[in-house]
Amino acid sequence: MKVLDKNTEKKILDAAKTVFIKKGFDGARMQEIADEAIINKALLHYYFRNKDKLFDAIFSDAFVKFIPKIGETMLSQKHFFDKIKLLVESYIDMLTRNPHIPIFILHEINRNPQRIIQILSKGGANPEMIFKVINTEIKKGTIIPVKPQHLIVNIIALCIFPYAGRPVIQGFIFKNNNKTYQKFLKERKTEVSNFIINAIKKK
Amino acid sequence: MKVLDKNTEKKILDAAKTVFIKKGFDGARMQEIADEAIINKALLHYYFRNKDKLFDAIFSDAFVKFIPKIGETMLSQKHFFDKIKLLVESYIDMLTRNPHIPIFILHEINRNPQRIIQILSKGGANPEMIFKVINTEIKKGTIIPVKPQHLIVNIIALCIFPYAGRPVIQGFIFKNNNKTYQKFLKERKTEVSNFIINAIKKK
DNA sequence: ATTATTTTTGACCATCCGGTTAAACTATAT
DNA sequence: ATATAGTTTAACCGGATGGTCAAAAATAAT
Repeated sequence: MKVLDKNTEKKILDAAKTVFIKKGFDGARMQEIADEAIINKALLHYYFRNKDKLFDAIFSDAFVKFIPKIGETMLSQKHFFDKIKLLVESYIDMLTRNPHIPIFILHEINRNPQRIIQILSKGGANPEMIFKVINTEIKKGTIIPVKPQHLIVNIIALCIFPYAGRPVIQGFIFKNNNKTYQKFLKERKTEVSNFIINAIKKK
Repeated sequence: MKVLDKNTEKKILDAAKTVFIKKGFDGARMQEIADEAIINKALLHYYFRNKDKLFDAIFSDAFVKFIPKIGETMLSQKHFFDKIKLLVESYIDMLTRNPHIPIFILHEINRNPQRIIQILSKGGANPEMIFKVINTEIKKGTIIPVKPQHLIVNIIALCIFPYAGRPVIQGFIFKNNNKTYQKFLKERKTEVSNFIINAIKKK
């Protein structure tokens, strides 16, 4: 009975997300996505003409999540250190909900760097405003002189890496203990912002 | 004339490294590796029985580079901050020479996390010694109290991320300007160690 | 020079995989 | 009730791909 069924398109997108994110574009099989969605393979091609089209739908959705909403947070009226805390916390929260997105995005972007140029051409980033905010704080004397570019990259690096590099870190540093690693990830919400604030705070 | 030829095995490994690191296991084609090595495809299977075997040779080599020799540096007799400077500098140097290794390793580890368990079982890591060194510095009062696990992950994250996330960072923050990005990467050798030392230094 | 061994090659094979097609099934409109 | 449009399926296709094989070419051993 159709009414009870989840919208087929949604079923396909969910299945495709699972498979693409786990296996990457090259490793994913249309048949596997069909199986995961419990539908006929031809139906995939009925809804999404081909593998590329289906992939694009998944990718662009994941990519939005991957780029933190750094602008909104930075332009608010809070104290600079609170902005950092907020940014780190909300970004790590998002990564906790979508832990496999980082490697997926990083790998696929690398496989096809052209894609990023397309994304940018559709009006993507405006880092200048953020640079400005950071430079203002330097002039105000809240923080020591740092190149804004490095600060931004550092913040994102510290948030993302434990998710992108999870198997390695968990293996080498945590003797593959899953629970300990979960605890570690939770700790980072405060640990990372403290680390950053310490690194740039003027005394 | 054979004497003039580079050892065939070496030719294959070089070609395989290029192709695997660029395309990943699933994206790489045995024919493409053969072409890159300018040999017949059957010869690949003569030297390395199958794709997996060939891949393993490449992977394990790349993996060694991916894990920084953090132990050696940390156990030397230098000042702790000099150890950090040295570690960061040598690791970033390595990454500059092998900029594509991070995404390759991160993606492939994720595709097959089982592999990391095998690696560990062959006697891989001993982080306890490093934890000890860091804890000693905390007791000595060189640095503020930090959990060693977080510090180690932070150091590696700050080094690796600009390479793993290059296309995104270069695109969004540097308007795809290659030269500016190169400059940025060079700056990080000092920028990252300063950032870390500031974050943990006791005043 | 002849034989044995190793290296290299072209041709080939079975399977996998993205994609198509025509027909069946379902729901809606008239 | 019947035509129309939308949805789903089984069967199929052609090209790509990992891998094999037997024979040729090169090298080493006698």
